[in-house]
Amino acid sequence: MADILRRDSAMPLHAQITEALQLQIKAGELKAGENFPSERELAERFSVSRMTVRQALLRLRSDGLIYRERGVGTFVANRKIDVHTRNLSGFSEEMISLGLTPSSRVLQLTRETAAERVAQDLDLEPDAAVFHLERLRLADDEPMAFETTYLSAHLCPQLDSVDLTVNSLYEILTEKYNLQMHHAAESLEAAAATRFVAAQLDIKIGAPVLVVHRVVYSEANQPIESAHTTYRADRYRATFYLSKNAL
Amino acid sequence: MADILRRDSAMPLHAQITEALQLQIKAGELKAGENFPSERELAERFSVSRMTVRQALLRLRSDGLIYRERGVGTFVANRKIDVHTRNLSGFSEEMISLGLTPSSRVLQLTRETAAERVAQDLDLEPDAAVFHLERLRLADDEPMAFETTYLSAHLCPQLDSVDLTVNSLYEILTEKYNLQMHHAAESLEAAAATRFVAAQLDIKIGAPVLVVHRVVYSEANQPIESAHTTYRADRYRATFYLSKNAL
DNA sequence: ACAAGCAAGTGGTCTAGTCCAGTATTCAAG
DNA sequence: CTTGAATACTGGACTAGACCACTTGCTTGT
Repeated sequence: MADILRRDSAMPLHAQITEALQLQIKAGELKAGENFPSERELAERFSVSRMTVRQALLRLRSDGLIYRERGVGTFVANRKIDVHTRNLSGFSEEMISLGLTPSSRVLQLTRETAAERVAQDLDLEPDAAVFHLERLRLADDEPMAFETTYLSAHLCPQLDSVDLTVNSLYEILTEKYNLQMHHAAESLEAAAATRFVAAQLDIKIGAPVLVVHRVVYSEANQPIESAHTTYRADRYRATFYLSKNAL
Repeated sequence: MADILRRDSAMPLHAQITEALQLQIKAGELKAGENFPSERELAERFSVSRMTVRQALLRLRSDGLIYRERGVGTFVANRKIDVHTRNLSGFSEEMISLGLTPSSRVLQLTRETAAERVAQDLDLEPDAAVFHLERLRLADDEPMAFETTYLSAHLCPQLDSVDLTVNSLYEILTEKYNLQMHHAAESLEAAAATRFVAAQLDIKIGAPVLVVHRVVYSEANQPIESAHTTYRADRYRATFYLSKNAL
């Protein structure tokens, strides 16, 4: 066990400890049976104060990797669940993590004034300029979803000059416009495919589809994106991980 | 502002501070504009150490009520989202929070041996005993969902003698069997109503429905419940709050 | 008028302890 | 053999400080 923490690193000690323990758990060095060291033992082993290892352990707990019992100890949780959608990824990232190859067909990318619903989602004046992006999302070259996205034009100028077939929209927003996704509100409902959507997704009119409406926010709670995605019900299932009250 | 913390209370100080600040935010005493006190100021005001108010503030942040910027300060987030499904509530709690009156019609409650899928979900031997519960869930006396629930029989003996039309299943599990829900994995998909479900929900065959499969776990990651809920698409929408990396 | 630099304030990190409330184990008394 | 008390652990809560990186706004010298 390499106990060496880099005290001069940009990464804080508690994050380094979190990472080290994560690795050991994933490598099976710390298994579901009890061999997990106590807070005091870890503090000594890493030569840090107990509060610091505590911070790391609380993080691991809220990530669902361990659980703790007062008076007893800390244990590795034997999760089977994919820690998946809870990480707020976009379509591309999600498909990749499922082992599929994502691609997009851009059907429309125009600059227009925001409709009422969009202005409300993005917290804009009623007639503010937005980009209106319509894409057919494919996985392994099969149509998977039809997506309509609205983005505030003043947050990402010249978005229309970017090749969205290759790059993930979220990558572009992060790297080019320094817009960091922080949290999102999603609502999901079942619906019957309209004629237009059915044609796009190559399914029958009236076939069930999963409609996801998502608004993505920055840390300062500024709305970045409002998206409306219609998935083929036979190819897509949304999965979530819910937790009660982890600190 | 009542700064009085009960130091002899069972509730820890940081939780009391969290609660106090929550109330002030909801009451509008702390608004989205900047008047939020700094950590040091709060520490002095509550007569606690800075680490203690910090714990409260981190909790408020991970709940999405505030956001923080290093070198700048702490701000009230102007959420519009219902802090809702992220709290892992059951059908009853969810309906109540939507202002509807939940009720149930128990269609079946039997003790049987676990099918393969159920045994897998609940981490049981193939032929272990389970309770099989089928309920029609109503909101304001209108059919909303059809739910099939499986529970491991050895975790909640004599479940068949409980009146499930009145009490929430989760309340019973918590109070009677000391089973604390801690986290859950959910998957959602759209489907077309089968004849049986259509009859139960009073909709047409083939109408879109939202099918939610949920496995609920205790803190020690022991599976407690496996549920399969079919919602009327025209009356129900699932909402989620996703966050990236709040500590 | 402007830019550079300084100081004050903020959240983030960390320390080295203390005390408490649970939980196991051990061991002795009944 | 059982019960009960002591003990030695665990995680949870809390303190009173420290230093750092970062932002902002004020001041001062050109």
